Amino acid sequence: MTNRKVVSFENIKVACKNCSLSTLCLPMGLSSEDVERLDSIIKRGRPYHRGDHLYRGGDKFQSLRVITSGSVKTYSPNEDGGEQVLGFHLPGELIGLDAIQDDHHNCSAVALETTAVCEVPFSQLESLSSLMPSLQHQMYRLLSREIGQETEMLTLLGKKSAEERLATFLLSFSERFKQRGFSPSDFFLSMSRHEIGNYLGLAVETVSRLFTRFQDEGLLHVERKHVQLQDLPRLYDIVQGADSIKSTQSRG
Amino acid sequence: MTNRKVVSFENIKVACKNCSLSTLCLPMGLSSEDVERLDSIIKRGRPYHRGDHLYRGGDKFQSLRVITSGSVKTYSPNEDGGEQVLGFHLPGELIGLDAIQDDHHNCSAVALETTAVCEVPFSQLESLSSLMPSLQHQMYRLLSREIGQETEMLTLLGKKSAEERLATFLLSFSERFKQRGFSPSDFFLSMSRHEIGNYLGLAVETVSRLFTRFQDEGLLHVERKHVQLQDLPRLYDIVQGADSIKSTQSRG
DNA sequence: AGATAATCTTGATCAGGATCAAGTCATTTA
DNA sequence: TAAATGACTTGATCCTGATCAAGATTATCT
Repeated sequence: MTNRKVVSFENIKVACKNCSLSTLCLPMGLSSEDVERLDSIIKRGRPYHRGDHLYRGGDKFQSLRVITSGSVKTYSPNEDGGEQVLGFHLPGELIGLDAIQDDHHNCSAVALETTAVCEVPFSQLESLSSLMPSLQHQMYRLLSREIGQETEMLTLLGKKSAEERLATFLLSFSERFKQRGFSPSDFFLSMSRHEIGNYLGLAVETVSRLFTRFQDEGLLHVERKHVQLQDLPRLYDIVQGADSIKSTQSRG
Repeated sequence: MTNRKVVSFENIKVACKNCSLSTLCLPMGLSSEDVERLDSIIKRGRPYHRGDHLYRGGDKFQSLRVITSGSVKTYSPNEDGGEQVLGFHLPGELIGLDAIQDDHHNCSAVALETTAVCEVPFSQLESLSSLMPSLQHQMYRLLSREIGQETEMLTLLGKKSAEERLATFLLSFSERFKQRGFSPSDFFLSMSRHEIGNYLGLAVETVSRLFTRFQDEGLLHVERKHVQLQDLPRLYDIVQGADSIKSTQSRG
């Protein structure tokens, strides 16, 4: 070890270079010196508890946030008092990108369970990205990826049946858990049925009925928030708009 | 003529500094020197005709494009041969941002009428933005704004009634035409009813019926693609989820 | 111009999923 | 441990908007 850097901050537990999430997060593709420069602007606060807000719509935008553990729901309050759930975010994911445009948050973010985040002061990140082309490039990519993800969601909400929506939702978590080294077929969902429904543009009752139906059909086992996917291929078929459950196994 | 090379005047008639769209477009907020540097990398090709593709899903991503006249539809082909319309784009709007993430286009863009665009080679733009913090900032803002716009669309598709969707659609055009110095209440829509329906997650027939109903209710006059909005305040009421048409004027 | 093909409108019927209503199960609190 | 509260499930009914079908209008082509 040539570099013996003494760090004086008291609450730093994790540095980017040691963080298992670096391949999903901002440092992706950065050289190790660059990672250190990035690391130097990142703040790590104490964890949020279930229900705590990371920020609320209208707050001044200061920092992007990367979830490091736990999970977060983002939502925007709509006119009539209700809310639209915009996304569920897992470790390694960046939130707050939508706030860059006008320097304040347009939506709110709330912890769904005990959650830790890295805060990245945006003005510093911006300055740094001017000096580091690879960081700038990574920022462009991340912003663009966010657009692409929302585009997929538009297709989901515009065209897909309830069944396709829930299957897509479940497989999205399956893939994201897998990326993070967890089981792609056995996991806990940290959000309520109500929140799932809101996110997918469905009523709670529909979500509940679909879980039951998927279970009856042997696609999965579900008990409260614990989901075990038992037939990934058929779930993928459903996502692709293949025949509905009924016809898939008609007269076996 | 000092210049012996004969240049098609399509190619040279606009420079950023003279372009009326600069307040909507990339140069927004740039100093005049910076605008010139930006201008130097921008290519202006000959116009596209109705139905011509600017790019298709799968194409290698080279350039962002700014519409300078006409209009463009972006869409992504989905599994079953159909398409999902992602947006309609007017002069001053930037398309292709979703392609940055993995260097190729995920969706297609087609001219809805005779359309001119500026092409902005992305790798050059990226280099330039490293040298020009104000350009970098503008890029972040534009990307972020795109995310915010898609977020609004998610809310539209997730929660709104057919009536609210069409009213929102019409007012979006109203506002965008107004921004561009055109009438906010008298304009031509360049896309078909089918495309409107696809974009809004509605069947063609529903769109057609809504136009008829809106007209019957005195909200607008419509004849084919020519729309005249006659009661903007009530359209805004509808967007906000206020009472539907029927109850708004019950027992007038 | 006349023929043909799209596009759009209108009407009739259908169905997916919302809403309403009730009951069950889990978790928290006292 | 019981009561209270909130989350989830299940059933019955309703309604919005899809689909099917036909006709009208407009655009395209030779």
